[in-house]
Amino acid sequence: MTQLDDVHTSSDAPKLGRRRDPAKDQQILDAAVEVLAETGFDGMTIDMVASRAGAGKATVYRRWTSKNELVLDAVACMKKGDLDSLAIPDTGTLRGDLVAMIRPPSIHDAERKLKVMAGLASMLSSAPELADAANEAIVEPRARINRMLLTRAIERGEIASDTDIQLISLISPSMVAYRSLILRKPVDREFLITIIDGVILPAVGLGQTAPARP
Amino acid sequence: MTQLDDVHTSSDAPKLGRRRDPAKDQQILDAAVEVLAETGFDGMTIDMVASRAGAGKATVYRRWTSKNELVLDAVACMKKGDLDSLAIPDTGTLRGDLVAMIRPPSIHDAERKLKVMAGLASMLSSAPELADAANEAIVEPRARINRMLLTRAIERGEIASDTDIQLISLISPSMVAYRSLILRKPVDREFLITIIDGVILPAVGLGQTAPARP
DNA sequence: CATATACGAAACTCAACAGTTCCGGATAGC
DNA sequence: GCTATCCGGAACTGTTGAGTTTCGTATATG
Repeated sequence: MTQLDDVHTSSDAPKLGRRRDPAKDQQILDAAVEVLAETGFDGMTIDMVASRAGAGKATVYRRWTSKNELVLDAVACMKKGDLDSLAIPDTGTLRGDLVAMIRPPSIHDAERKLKVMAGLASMLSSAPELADAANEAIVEPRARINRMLLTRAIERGEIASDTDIQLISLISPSMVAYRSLILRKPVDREFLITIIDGVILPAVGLGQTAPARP
Repeated sequence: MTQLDDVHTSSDAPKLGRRRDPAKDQQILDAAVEVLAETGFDGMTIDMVASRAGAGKATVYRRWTSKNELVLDAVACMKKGDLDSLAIPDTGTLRGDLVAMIRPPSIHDAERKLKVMAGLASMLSSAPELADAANEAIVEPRARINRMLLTRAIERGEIASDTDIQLISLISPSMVAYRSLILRKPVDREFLITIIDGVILPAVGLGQTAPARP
């Protein structure tokens, strides 16, 4: 947590007038994420964020000590409103689960996160805190779901118990990120299905059995 | 080509004195690539590049009109000194070829290119010229080799002729880039072998036959 | 040796941006 | 209504870096 409590603590406040609007915090963080995705860390200015949030620059600095702290909180805040809210499907087969994870909100969410990641890429090596926050908010949630689906497939005896879950769970994040960030091609349903059937399932030994399309 | 010819063309030159040193061009471009890999596009200053090349800022601007043009040429120049010089192995099997491509100069080259790519990532969406140059110099050479190895494997009947070469050739670049740029873990020989045996070979139908190690 | 040119270094201009301060207006508690 | 506090806006400071100019020096050509 990097937010300011301002100068006063609750103990010494005498009479009190207008209180700080907590909703504004979230508007500013959301605006920061937007700008971060559009322009990257270096292109982002506090004025952009403030005006997009309908706030003044001073209001931003009343709540965060620096641009770095704001970005850190903004990235961490992407963790919420996450895939956690979307229930993870259980269709009975690994392929069914993987395909069921392809949904418009999920895809859109992933694309925006990748844009933010691209905007932070050059800083990751020099700012470990930021790198950790980005990993926790952007990378890890998706990988965790994949690991869960694979573990479940092992438990139901669908795939071998010595499957390299760490490796397999990174196939789709890697190929999606590469296609989006570096090749700058759209990540659509067709591409994701191609990865599932052409790479992931063969890698876990489910390749030869061409599955029926749902 | 974005370099300057300076003001004069060869036709109107009268007497001529000291001539511009062509070797300096390359020193500046090399320095630019170094700084780009270390600090990214936004962190890179012309003074850094100049002093690392043992040159003055004015010398840089005598040869390139702007920072953008310099970076564009520096990225394009990475294409040379490339894998092209390394002969592409032909070991008789796809796995042998893929493993033979894992070599210190190749790995080191790839890591530096990925650092440059990370430093450019935030610009790619807003600077199409730069994105194209980066693709041509960093992404495409590696993918081209993979496509060649796969095509050869089809020709010798080792893998199916309807193999999705485009998709398979992107597996290792994607997973290497993700591991290096986003996870920031080392890309060592062990990891590359794991990708080959755990993902690529299964995807082309060579999974079950555990190959003898050379 | 004379001239034209390139060189590195340093001083310069100019614009953008991080961060601060001040202001008049709004609003919650008393 | 009084007061403490927050608000958005705008003016301000200080720094950084792109791009330019100047200058004393080095070196090819003739």
